[in-house]
Amino acid sequence: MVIELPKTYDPKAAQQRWLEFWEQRGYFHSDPDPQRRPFTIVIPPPNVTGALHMGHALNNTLQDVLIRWRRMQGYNALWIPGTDHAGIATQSVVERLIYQQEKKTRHELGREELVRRIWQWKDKYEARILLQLRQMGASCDFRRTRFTLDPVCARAVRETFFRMFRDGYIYRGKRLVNWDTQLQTSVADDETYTEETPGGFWTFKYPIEGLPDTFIRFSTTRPETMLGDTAVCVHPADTRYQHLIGRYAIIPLNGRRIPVIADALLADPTLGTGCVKVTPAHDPNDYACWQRHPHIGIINILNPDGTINENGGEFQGLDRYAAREAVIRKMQELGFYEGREDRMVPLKYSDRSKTPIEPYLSDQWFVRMGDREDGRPGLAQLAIDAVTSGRVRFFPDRYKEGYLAWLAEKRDWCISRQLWWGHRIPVWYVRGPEPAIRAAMGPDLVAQYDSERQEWLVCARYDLEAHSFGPDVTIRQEEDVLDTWFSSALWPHSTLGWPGPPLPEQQPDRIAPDWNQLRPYYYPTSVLVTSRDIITLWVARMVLASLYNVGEIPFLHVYVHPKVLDGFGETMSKTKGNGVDPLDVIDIYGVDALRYGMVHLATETQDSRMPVVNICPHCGAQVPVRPEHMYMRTRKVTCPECKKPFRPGGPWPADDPELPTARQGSERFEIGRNFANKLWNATRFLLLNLEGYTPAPLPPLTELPTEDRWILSRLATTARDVTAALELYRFSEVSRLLYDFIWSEFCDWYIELSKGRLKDEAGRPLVQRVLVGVLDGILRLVQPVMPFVAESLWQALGQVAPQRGLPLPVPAEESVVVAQWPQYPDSWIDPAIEQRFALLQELVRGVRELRSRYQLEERARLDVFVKCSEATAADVLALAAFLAPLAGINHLQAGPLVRRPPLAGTIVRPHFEAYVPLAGLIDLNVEIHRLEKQLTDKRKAQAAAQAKLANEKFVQNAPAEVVQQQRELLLDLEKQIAVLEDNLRELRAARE
RNA sequence: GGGCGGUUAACUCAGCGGCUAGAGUGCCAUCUUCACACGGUGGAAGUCACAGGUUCGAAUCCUGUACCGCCCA
Repeated sequence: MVIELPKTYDPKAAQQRWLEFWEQRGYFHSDPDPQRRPFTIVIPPPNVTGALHMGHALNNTLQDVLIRWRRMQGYNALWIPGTDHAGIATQSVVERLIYQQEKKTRHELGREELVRRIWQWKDKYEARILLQLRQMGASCDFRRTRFTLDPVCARAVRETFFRMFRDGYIYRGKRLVNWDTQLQTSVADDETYTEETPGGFWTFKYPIEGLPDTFIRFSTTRPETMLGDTAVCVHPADTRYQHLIGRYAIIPLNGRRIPVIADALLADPTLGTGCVKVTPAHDPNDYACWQRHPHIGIINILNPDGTINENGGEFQGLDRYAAREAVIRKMQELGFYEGREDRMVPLKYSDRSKTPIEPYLSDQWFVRMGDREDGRPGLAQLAIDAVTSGRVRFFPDRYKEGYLAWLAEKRDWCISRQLWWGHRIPVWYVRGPEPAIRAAMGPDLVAQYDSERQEWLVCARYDLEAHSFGPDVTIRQEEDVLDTWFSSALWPHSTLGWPGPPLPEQQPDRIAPDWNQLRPYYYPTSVLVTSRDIITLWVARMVLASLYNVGEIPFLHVYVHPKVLDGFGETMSKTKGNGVDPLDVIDIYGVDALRYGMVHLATETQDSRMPVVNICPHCGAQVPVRPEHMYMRTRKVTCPECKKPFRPGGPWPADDPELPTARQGSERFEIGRNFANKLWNATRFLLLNLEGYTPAPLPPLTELPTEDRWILSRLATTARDVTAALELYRFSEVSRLLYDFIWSEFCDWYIELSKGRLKDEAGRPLVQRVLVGVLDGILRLVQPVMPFVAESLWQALGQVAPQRGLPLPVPAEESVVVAQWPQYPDSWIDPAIEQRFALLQELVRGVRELRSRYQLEERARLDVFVKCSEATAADVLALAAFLAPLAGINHLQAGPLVRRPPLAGTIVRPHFEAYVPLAGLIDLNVEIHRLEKQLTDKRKAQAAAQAKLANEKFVQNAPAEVVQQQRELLLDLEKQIAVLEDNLRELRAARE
């Protein structure tokens, strides 16, 4: 049977066809099976904020490569997908949308309604993300999909909080937080950014109590904070202020007396006046100073909305910026104003609302990270030990340094967020008679008395109701929700149903995870694949949460992959308009190309650049993105090809009917597209030549022709190296190994050589078997990276050659997804054969070069004389019939006695010299020039080798084989030089 | 300020103590011959950022400098 494939691979058709095929057969589903070893990955859950971007494409492709590879190796591979509720990010996106559409704030909407709206948003984007994962070919077990806010995860969060509260790991305390006055929430450091902003630098003075006409001068960028000053601070060694330390200054605005203190960490005598005001409640450095000098006190002057509170006296109710002006005016009126200069101030902004952050003192909940004295483990130390002991390993190894350094600080983790979207903190503030509360306490309810506020803090495994404690008791639940990372920290075990038992699933196709059943089999998971910016925020917390909850590490390996940057080394973002959309890439280049591109750029370094092009919507030309196109700065670009205008890609708010918007791509995906097509066409060639294919065992190696032994050696080497690279997470190397073997060896040489053999009746069956067998191995090796093209070709090949394989043919598996990962006998790897074959390649390339150099007609057949050893001659002559078409050879002679014909083109290589008579065709000057250049190169190499060998220390110290290698090189070079000189003499003589 | 990474061909990157330093793209030339123009063949193209050091031998290891990027203060 002969089947003919189309001339070009169509990834879209493949995607449609095989996704369904795979899912129908349930290849991606995993249940515990004691017969097989597990291989487990939990996905870093993408935020439901928006669509997947290039970073996700990279992250998920790499996970899928590992999963598909291990599945083929016979592991029971489980990849758990899911999404993250991403507290503040999602809430602010939805809030902004509601405000745009309905001009309503969340306060107008109310908590319940806002949360309901966000759930709607989540449903939409979660579905979209899962669809995108499917389209990328991610072989997740979608029946085990989780969401960080679903009932299973919520129960895990509740249980963890309860236990930590009960065990004294969670406490409530005050802290200076980054306050977003618009969203009225604290935001984490990584949710802020700093920007140089035009501002002022004002200088004022405070009078000193008891010393008339003595003042202390200081400068500030935030004059309104004078209302909250509780001290003035100088350096202890600053001679200017020695006499003032211990005295009091008076704040003229409100008459408060504040001490002058000495603090070497806060005051810098070389800067400005050397004196600074101290506002502990509104500046992190001042806050730290207050902790060192608690007697100075701390005064909060802000309301949550950024207006001045009752501590601001007459300024109460003013917005912080209005208050700034008012304070300056009053100081001016009172005569304590000294001047102002314009200055660029580094100002912290909230990434969510884009408004300036205020440092703000508020009640927050914390997880205690430090060591304890009651015998219970310190959480940070648990996570440190897991890595230093080698139980959790990082790839590349260097990333553990940052992890350990961060944990070593053992800083308590602030887990409360003033949001409505998230896991509400399960603590109730309870007031009432103590016996009623004590009576309710038990294994599911613990209470602590807060004597300062005279109320009970009650944490329970179940929701409390107003009547839970009987009459006379009032209860109120904490308003705050938990940091998103708190639920993410549990992800590896919450997705598996911890702490059990199974909860009913709402969606019919979903499976309720049963912790008791899954834990012994899948936990700890095999590897976590992530990027370096969340090693501390997420990875470290998963480790400690798992050790605390489960008593075991969550994963054995952490593989950290690079980040994808644009062509200018900047991070991609929709706002900038320098991002490439994975769906566009799939559409333009195909899904295999996207995946290949991702694997290809996953090197060992930290970043990888991807130059972005706009694809002209009219003619498809690629127009590079330039910095001036970014941030919507350029509305219109004229295509250099078709001269029609278009709008460059980016964050355009709406379509423009006049001006179509370009999609964006990158040339870095062309390599994968071309590669998939090459593989497609190689298979296409095979299928056209399999008439009469019969499966049979391979004859013994020694009976095989050189080229067969060569390709088997290369195949075995490639399979071995690809496996080794995957084991070490060297993805880029995997892509390179596959590319080189398939394109440069199988296609360029083996297939070309096979063409002659296929026409030869006697040789045909064997070469068919080898071709099919090698292709079979190639498709297996390629499947993890490019599953769609691999499956397309696997199925096509299956129609013609259902029995195949090396060295013994066996029935092919029904899908390459579940085919066995290839492994070949080590005895196939044969450096001697590879060397012999390299020599033949050299010969062909040499003849081709001459042909090209003299611009000989393609069809012209050349006679070739090869002077070489007997053994080499045997190889050359054995393959002569098949080599001939590759180099366009007519007549070929080889052997030690071959003599150089006159006026020949010369090919000088190690182990042989070859001549092509070119009488009449040869341009003497060209050939002389060519040989002279070669001669120069050879002499240079000769001199280097001579110098090395003349160096006694080299001969003494270098390994024997290196010395020997140099000796052989030198001998060979001398021989080559002699030949070249000889030829040159002849050519020069002929010229004259 | 501390830490991590980068600097190799025009571009994107390999090479991690011993080849006459490689690949893909791009460029030049050539070929629409029966797998593939998303292709074949050949070619040009490099002071391996800079300065020291270790070593018989350095793109590779060490120290320092410069520039770029990220993380933490």
